[in-house]
Amino acid sequence: MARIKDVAREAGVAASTVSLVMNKKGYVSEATRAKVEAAMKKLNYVPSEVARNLSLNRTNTIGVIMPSLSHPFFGEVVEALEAALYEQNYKMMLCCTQHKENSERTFVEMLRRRTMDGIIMGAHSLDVALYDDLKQPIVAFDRYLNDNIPIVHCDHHQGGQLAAQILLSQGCRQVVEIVGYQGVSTPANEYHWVAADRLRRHGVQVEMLEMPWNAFSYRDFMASARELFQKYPEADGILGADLSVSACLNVAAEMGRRVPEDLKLLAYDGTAATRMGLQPITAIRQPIEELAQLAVKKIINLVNEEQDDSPWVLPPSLLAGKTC
Amino acid sequence: MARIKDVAREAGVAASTVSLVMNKKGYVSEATRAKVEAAMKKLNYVPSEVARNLSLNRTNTIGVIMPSLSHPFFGEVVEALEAALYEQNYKMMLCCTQHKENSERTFVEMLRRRTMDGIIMGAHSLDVALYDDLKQPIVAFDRYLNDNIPIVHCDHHQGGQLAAQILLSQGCRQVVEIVGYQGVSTPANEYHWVAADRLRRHGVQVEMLEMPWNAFSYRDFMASARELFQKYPEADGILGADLSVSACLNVAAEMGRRVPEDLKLLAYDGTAATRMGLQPITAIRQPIEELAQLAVKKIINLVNEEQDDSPWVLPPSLLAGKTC
DNA sequence: GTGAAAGCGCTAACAA
DNA sequence: TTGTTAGCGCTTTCAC
Repeated sequence: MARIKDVAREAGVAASTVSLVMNKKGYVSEATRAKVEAAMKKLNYVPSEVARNLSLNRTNTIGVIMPSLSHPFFGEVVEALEAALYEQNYKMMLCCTQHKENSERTFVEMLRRRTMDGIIMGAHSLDVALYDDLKQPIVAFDRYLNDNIPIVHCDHHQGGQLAAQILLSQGCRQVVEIVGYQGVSTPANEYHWVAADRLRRHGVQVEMLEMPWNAFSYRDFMASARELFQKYPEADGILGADLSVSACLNVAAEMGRRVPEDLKLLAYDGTAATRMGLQPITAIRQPIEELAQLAVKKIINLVNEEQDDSPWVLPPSLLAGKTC
Repeated sequence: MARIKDVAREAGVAASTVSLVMNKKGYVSEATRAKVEAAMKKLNYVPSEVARNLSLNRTNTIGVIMPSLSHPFFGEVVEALEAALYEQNYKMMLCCTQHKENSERTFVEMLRRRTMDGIIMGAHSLDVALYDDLKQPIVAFDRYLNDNIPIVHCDHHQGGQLAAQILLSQGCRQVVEIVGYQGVSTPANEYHWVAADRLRRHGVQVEMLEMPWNAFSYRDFMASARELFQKYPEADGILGADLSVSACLNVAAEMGRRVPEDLKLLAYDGTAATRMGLQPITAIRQPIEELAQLAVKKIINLVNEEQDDSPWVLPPSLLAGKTC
């Protein structure tokens, strides 16, 4: 495999000149440029990225930590992150923590080893202390890690307001909110509190149904949905994450409940999962692509130590459907 | 940031000794080991992976190319690949080609630049010539690239036999198979030909319904399902990829067709998408996790130039459901 | 415009 | 056991 030296020798110039040509830097005469390019072609030269990285102290790689990929929300997020990174000439290194003991720690360790220029952290950390004395750039994706790590996120307060407003305008009187396991707190939970508060102010009865710990399979969502209908048969409105609500839609059909006539279903997130059925689910949509682009922009600015006073928050929107 | 030299000076030894300690290689006396470890701790030393990579000419990184992540099949595959790589102390660099012009070329270029030790290629290549004179290790994931690139895949021949057998045993007389766009060929298509052949031998009428080019949204699947019921109202059996069949199940409900009484639905792949409804879809399941583990084992063996005569093919299995 | 030389931070052969 | 030395392959400063 040809190295820069070989190219230099072949072209009859110094290695540094080859470097200049490759990187289109400084001034190089047309004649030498041509010679160098010919030599590169002849030797089928491909520069070593690793050597370059060592020299520049930069890898152009960003690490992404997410719980899983099989959950549609994270799948869509990671896909969007990869696209945004590619756009900026960055590579993505991926770590999924959900089923892997210690993987988060290992991954952060790689960051310290300068394998990556920075990370975008979107998993619920099992060990927040990991991030405490970390010098490298981090951007959190809808997660609170500590006071020094900035968060890119959707405006969940507004999301909650919007949700309440919709359910109110649909005339709901008893709403059940399906919330994740409350042992871990995530910023996204806020929409639940905001919506509940606003609904209650308007005289709506609000109940919270908590999912068990580590329940992420559709089977679990179905179980919770059944529990919901059993515990709150009078409910006329349901608010929860996409898959929770999708399960409710299925169970409602099973029980002969008419949606949206007698029961309003409102999903939060608005991934493709809300589109996968005869009856698209009305949803508060997190702007996944835009959030991903923002996170990428932020992490790259952090890596480059560039000033960036633009906001870290993006508004949700309403995704039309037939369940509200 | 402390370097190996600093640690060496602090511990009063040579850099090479520090290296030996870090990598647990060769013989180092307990006393010096302790001194070195103390120095590392004191200086908060973290070795540079990049320098190590340059020295070893190895990155312990494998690139993965897939069309997308939002499609459940690929999401599950990539998640499993990442887990298997992690298990072997490898990192995963990801590239999604679906919506990105030229990204495949760029990614392969990174392989040539030795950013990664090898790649697992699971996207349908837009430019097979890219792989022709590539020296680096590649394993294809259910894709044919060229005669030199080995393929990890599910036994689709057996999958087709199994599918036919099930539909026959259910007494189907007119089966429609929903096939992907035929302008690009993928190994997975084989199950369609095999199943069709076997069904026809048994006197079953078989029709092929082709999806349009680049149709991957659920909306597209619904459209094809509607087309199917309109074109072949007499069909009593349907075979196709998970999402195609899921759409058929929805449309069947809409049209009042009884499944499985009057219409048998059989999905191929068996991702979580077949579980997301009241009526789980009977499926021929590709062993995604095992395939991922196999692909990882194969690529690592290739990287290490280790002999490996184990098979590249894994059998499908039957995933029980309520549509057949 | 171009080349010589030092440096990025680590590993490994060989000598001591 | 441990240290010396020479790489790994590129970038960059600074003479010329």
